[in-house]
Amino acid sequence: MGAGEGVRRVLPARPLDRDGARPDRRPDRDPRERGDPPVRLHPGPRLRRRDPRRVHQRLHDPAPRGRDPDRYPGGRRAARAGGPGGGRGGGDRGPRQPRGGPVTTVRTRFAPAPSGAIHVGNARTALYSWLTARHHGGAFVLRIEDTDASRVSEEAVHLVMDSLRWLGLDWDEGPDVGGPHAPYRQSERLDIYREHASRLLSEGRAYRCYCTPEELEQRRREALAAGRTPGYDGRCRTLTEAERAAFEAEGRPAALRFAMPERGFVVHDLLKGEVRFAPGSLPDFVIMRSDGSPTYLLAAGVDDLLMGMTHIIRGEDLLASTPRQLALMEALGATTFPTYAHHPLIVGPDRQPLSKRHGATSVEAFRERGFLPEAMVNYLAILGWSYGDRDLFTLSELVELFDISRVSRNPAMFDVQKLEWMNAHYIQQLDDDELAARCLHALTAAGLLPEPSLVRRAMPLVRERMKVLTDAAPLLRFLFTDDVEPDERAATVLTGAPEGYLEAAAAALERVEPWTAANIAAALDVLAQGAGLSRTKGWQPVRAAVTGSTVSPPLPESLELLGRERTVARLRAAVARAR
RNA sequence: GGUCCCAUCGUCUAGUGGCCUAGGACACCACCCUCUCAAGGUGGAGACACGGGUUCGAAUCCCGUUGGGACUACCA
Repeated sequence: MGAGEGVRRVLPARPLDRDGARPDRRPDRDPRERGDPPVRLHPGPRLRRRDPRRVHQRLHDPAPRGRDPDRYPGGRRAARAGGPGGGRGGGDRGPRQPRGGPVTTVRTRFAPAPSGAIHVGNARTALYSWLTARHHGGAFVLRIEDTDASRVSEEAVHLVMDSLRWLGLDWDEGPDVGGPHAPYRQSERLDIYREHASRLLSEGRAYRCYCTPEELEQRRREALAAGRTPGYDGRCRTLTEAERAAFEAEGRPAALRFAMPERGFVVHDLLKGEVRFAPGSLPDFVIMRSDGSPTYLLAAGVDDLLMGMTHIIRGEDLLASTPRQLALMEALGATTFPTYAHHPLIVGPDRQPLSKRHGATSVEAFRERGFLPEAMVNYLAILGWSYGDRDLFTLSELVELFDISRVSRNPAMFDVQKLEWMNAHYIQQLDDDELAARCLHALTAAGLLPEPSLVRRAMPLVRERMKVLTDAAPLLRFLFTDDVEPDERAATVLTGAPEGYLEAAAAALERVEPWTAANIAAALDVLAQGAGLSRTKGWQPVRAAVTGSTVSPPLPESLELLGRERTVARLRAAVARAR
């Protein structure tokens, strides 16, 4: 495993040189063909279990690849056997810097582009970042990536913050709370990006590109049609003074393009291991649009650097852009780089990455459907991360146990059924007061006028019948409205009841004293027996008449809550309706 | 097309060369319990994509095939 020791180092340092330029399909793939020491191509399990606190490696340092015998005392089995405290993967003897550098506290960020409500995939990314920060006692920052003004809205920013807060993910620095690197909204940092961009320009690390989007698109299509690689060909990189002057005279708007170094890059990813990018596979990219606004690549790169992020946890759709950011940071003078972890995306039932097409996938939508934040967080954590055979974790347990390097490398399918099961589990954990409080909104949203004390008393009847909070509404509807017109099934039950049965029921219940579930049950039994009916057959007509449904919480308890008067009234109303 | 990532029950996963006759959870099926619906209990069915190699031994390491996915924007 010697050569693999460098996996956590994020340096784009190691040039792939001529090897990487080989035209064959797997440049640089077979270490045996080269003079180099063998390179671990697939991260061994141990490699993925590093203590993420050891960050910020220097760029071109050959790196001491020595072993760290103390890193994983006993390996994971031993760590696990040690219980919660021992589950941290071993490296708990404090942050260590390879060369005695300053101790770096972990800093992670969540950087959404607020183009709408945050969806569960992003929420999971936020959770992983947050957990990584909290696990290591570091800082979590919220940064708003709104450099594309056309796509963001103020409302969306608040929606994002609301969802995060609801999930219980707080941030130490952000647009609302400020912090040492404020502002945290990229639209308010435009000067910073401009400044860095012009520095890159003056240092020759970036150049003006006069190609118009139309021309670019045209060439792209041609390249594709001809079977060539469609990336930018770098033509404006080598413009002569005369050509440049001509374009300027023409009044062509110029974008700023970053000049990628002519070499390969290797991204050391906590989940993927060493990911190599050969020279030539990384075209020059735009960092400033012709309108003077920064692109994501510039803004994110500059901010991650300036804000001192140590760990960048994000979806693997961004993996391919990482070498660009590394190159950019390097050009900006960075000597230390963040550690990256690119996790797989969440997919929908069709195996396609989860998106709006899959219906309501926003955190807000799940909240509205009556999911508990406890369940949401637990499920999201489990979706792609595991800790032995356990799958129930509270947020604080997650903080204790979470390890980003143990996140799965497979895309996970979002399984609402499991989420529902988990939600039901957390509903069971709540006491009646708490459950009632949380149900109120769902009841109101269903058009009912819930009376809080009655809701509270009804909780024991419905809690184990609910998967989501909104399940309470149909179950408890009969308590909060007198409009209990029987549905189709209930109507069938009512017409099937013996002649005079409901009148008898009304009369019998009227005499129950005191009005308790036990007494009600006894009366109902007498009633059914008198008519020669089983409990099942005998109670259903009463249920249908009183609740308007064939499904309800336990009948006697339901009637107790409803009260004698309303119960009897509904039975008589049903009789009247039948005539 | 090019670059990159990925591959264990239907789903999420455990697995780190012998503890594997592959474990758990959700879902599913059957039975029990039962006033409806649930919940609960008991039991059951269900997977290492394929082909080579390395090894005494492979789910595990290597190569390939196949199949998914990402990126390839003056979007993030």
